[in-house]
Amino acid sequence: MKDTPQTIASISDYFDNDPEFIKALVNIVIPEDTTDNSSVRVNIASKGPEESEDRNDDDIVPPPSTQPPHKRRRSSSSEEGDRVARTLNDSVTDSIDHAQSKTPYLLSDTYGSSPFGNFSEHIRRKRQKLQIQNPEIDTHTNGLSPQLGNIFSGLRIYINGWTHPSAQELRQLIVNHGGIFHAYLDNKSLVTHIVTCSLTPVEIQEFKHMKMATPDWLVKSAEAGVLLPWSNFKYEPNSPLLMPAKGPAYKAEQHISTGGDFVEGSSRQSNSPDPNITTTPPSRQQKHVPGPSTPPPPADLQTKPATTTLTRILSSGGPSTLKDAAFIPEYAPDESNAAAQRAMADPAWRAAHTSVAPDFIEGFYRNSRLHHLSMWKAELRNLVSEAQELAESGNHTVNRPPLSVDEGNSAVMNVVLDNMDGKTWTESGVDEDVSLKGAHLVKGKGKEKASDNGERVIMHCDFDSFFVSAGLVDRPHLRGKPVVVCHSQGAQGGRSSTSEIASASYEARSFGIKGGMSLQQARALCPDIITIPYEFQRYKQLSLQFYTILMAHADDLQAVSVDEVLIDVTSSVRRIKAGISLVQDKEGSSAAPDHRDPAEDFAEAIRTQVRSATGCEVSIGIAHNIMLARLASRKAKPAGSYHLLQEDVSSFIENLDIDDLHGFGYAAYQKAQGKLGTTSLRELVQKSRAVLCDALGKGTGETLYKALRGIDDRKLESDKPRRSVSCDINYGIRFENNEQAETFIYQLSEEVARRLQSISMGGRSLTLKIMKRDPSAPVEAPKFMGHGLCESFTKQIAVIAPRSRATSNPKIIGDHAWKLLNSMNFNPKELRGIGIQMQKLEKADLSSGSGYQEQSVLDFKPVSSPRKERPEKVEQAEMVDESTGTEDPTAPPQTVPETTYDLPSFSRVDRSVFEALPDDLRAELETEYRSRSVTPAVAEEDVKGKNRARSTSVFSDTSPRKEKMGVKGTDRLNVKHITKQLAPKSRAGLSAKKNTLFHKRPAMIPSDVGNSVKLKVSEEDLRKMEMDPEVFLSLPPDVQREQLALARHTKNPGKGAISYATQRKVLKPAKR
DNA sequence: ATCCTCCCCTAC
DNA sequence: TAAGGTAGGGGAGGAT
Ligand SMILES: Nc1ccn([C@H]2C[C@H](O)[C@@H](COP(=O)(O)OP(=O)(O)OP(=O)(O)O)O2)c(=O)n1
Ligand SMILES: [Mg+2]
Repeated sequence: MKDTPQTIASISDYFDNDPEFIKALVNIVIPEDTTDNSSVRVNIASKGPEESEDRNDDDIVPPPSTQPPHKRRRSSSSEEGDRVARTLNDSVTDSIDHAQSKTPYLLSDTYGSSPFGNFSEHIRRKRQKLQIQNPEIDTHTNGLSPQLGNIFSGLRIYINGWTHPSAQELRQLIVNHGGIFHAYLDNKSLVTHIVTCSLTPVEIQEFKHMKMATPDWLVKSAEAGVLLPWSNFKYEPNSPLLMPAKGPAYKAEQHISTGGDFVEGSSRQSNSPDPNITTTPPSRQQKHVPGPSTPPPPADLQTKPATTTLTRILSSGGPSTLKDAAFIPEYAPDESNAAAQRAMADPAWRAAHTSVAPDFIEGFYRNSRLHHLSMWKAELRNLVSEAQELAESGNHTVNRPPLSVDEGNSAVMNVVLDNMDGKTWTESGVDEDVSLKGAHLVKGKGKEKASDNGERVIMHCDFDSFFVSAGLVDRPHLRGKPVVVCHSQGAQGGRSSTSEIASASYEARSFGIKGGMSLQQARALCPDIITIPYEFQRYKQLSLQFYTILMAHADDLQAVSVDEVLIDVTSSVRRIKAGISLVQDKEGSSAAPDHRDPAEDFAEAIRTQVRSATGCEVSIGIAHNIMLARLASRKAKPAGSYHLLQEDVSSFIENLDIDDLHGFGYAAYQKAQGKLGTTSLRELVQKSRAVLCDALGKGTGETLYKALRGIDDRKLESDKPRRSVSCDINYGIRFENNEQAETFIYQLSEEVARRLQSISMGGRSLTLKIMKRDPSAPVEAPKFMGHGLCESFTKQIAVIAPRSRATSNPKIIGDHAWKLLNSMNFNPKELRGIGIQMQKLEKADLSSGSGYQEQSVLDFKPVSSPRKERPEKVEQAEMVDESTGTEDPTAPPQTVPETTYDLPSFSRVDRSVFEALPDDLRAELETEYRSRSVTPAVAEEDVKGKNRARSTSVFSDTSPRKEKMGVKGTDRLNVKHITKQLAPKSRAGLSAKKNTLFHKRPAMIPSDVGNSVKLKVSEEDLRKMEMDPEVFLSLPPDVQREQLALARHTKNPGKGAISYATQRKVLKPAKR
């Protein structure tokens, strides 16, 4: 481990190598203090809406130019194609058939420019609707008058943007009447007409020499049974250009959906269903602001530059600007990757590098950035949730008391946490006082606290070009240069590399390079671009340090991603403010001129702290709600902080487009353009709530309506229960026969099972997601080993497990998944993506005894399965179970009696801390441990089963854990309980107090991040905490001063130091 | 009305 | 040569 890139996925590796790493201590600190502070917020799971994530890049506003250019969104470029999706669903029932539904939509994938997101157009219609409608169409049109059929013969039509009859519907119409539907406008010369409801000025320019008509032309012609002159339905740009550019830069892709038929029952598919397809226009780009342009060819300049979309590019000839260059597709969507064709021609290569390879899944996940991102997010959520509960429990419970105050000591107990990845860190909960109040309330979702009185202060903290920044920590000589992170290094791939860029430095962005772009595109923009490899381990490590710092300062915290966090610092800011005024009063220095913004000062202090701990820049957006904080962080980037004040909200929002709002992407942009005629927030504000809801849907319309006015009532969400677990691989899937597909399905099922087991859950419903090469797409996609343009299908089935219980049994999952795939009758050579999702999760049950696993079995006839033997199939009804792998009792199911709580294994508990606990509490725990050991668990540590949890956690976490531990559930540690029980006391015991400031949030301190270190972790962790002073010393003098000043302001030590609990630590390690 | 199912969409 | 994963909000329409 150690550094090498480790896979999150391979836990097994981890264990094999360093089991020890896994552990970490958690320190729960409880400060005492009293005070007021407020509340604590508890959140419970709520369900509220929300969540969210954030968007990425770009910043919106432009700061001045001094900096590097801003980013802009990616433009699209183009490159490839997409997929059509069709879903089939099975309903519950058991076996066999089900209905499937399909949906057709097609998406294009582009991988190139696409940014991170997806692209696709959206036209969504519900599948049912489609089913109904399409059939009607077919029937009427085709059916009734089959002959009609060819009225569109000879026409090659491209559907641009959002249209009223959806693109899928139009596609169906076109196809049914003999026309050719073009998903892409990659070759303008091939398209005879463009059908659209709205065009941006740029598009109007681009298409001005083409025949542009409205959807009515097709609809009316179909109804009439004859091709009406398109000129009677000529598209007239009605509203003037409201919109500037078109869109954001989503990739160029579009989706199309087809609708149509769906198959029912088992699918029919084999014949090709008809797809309908719709496409979306590619292009969008973002606008962005102006930013100053930057040096090189600035990528963008104007606010809304023209959009170049793929279409534009293509249509126009060459790119005239660099920017345009960025949009240039590397290859047409329908082009095939020559290198891939060559590689695939070699049987040996295929056997070693595609989905057929035995270790393909592991290798893929080990190197997939998106997989890591997803896993990290899940782990961070768990971590935050645990820390929060811990803190809260501490608070609540007790109520008060006393104690102390004064100094803060802390430390109390340490619980070991383990981490999956081997890193460890500690968490220290701090708490504070009074919190309680919050406590009682508890209930709810928590955190309502601050809201009561007054406005909240929300900060959105995000690392600047995270992967690049992390990589530059050890490559200082590359700072200031155009650098990107991608798999292809050096001269690999030459100028034709399709390797995707995960993150680009701001210098690289000045060339128009953006995340999601292929390396070859980037090289076209900047031949001297420097590439650096992924360092997943480091990202995780830096993230933990980042989270640890933020946890120490926040009243509440929501994990957004590995490099992004939302924190509520209302009480901290309030304290700072109060502290400052207090000091001033005393000193009479009221004169203090500076009306500094406490929130911004606080943000800068946090930035400084993160910088010193990680060596990377974090930007912070501050506002009174989540949405605005996100917008503010965009303006803050790079390396800055920005407080968006209420009075500036209106003018700030006015200059943005709809897709600048978090949660509003390509589809929303297209709908706004098509239905509302504009994407400008300045114009959308004028729209009534009803109009917005009509165009975007009730909830979304409402959200937008409020967002336009700067309103966002969402609370930070720090713990929501998981509702599904899935594994998807849509890369490198290339089978030659059913046996290979079956083998893969079972391997993927094992992965899903591991993930379920790692969280002690089982699922009662399974959905198989399949991507199949679109008939019009080349066998080898434009992107090397990519899925290319595909049709996608989903089919769901109720899982039949032994006791009709939720299952995490790999065999049962595999049997069901294989059964579903089999029912689709696809040619295995056409498969390009496979995904298995488990829903209706339930805590795994232990069912009785031990071991057992449920075995499953369905009867369908599987093809022979290569893999292990599969159980025979029994009937469906209930299956019997038996142990699965005989050989490896692998994962025993986790089982944890539900009645018990989860506690860390006793061996992981820091003894000294334990001893320090109040007698009563200690006795209680001892009793609990004693009873548990007797019963179920085996000794905690003994077992070793190594289960594997492949992709499980990276961060520590609780869950899975343990592999080492015996499998038993015992070891899972659930910090919560511990906390709850221990915390209260601990506080009393130890405590310190510090201030309280923030209560809750325990801070997690990564202890040696590095890695290795194993056991000692605990000691080291402790040591580390004490070493904080060193950190302080390492800070630049001015920073030291700043921190001291803040600490001083806040108050004196005795009481609380106020806010910077963490800082305090930093500053005064010994605090005392 | 309310909940459930089956998607799409978004984000990192 | 590259590693295009995933979970959850929300909408539409059917079931209850
Ligand atoms: N589609 C995506 C989106 C993100 N990431 C990774 C790389 C990024 O470095 C990291 C964080 O995503 P951000 O959107 O925050 O992007 P950056 O941190 O790189 O840039 P910024 O400065 O705009 O935050 O996640 C990725 O690999 N693929
Ligand atoms: Mg970032």
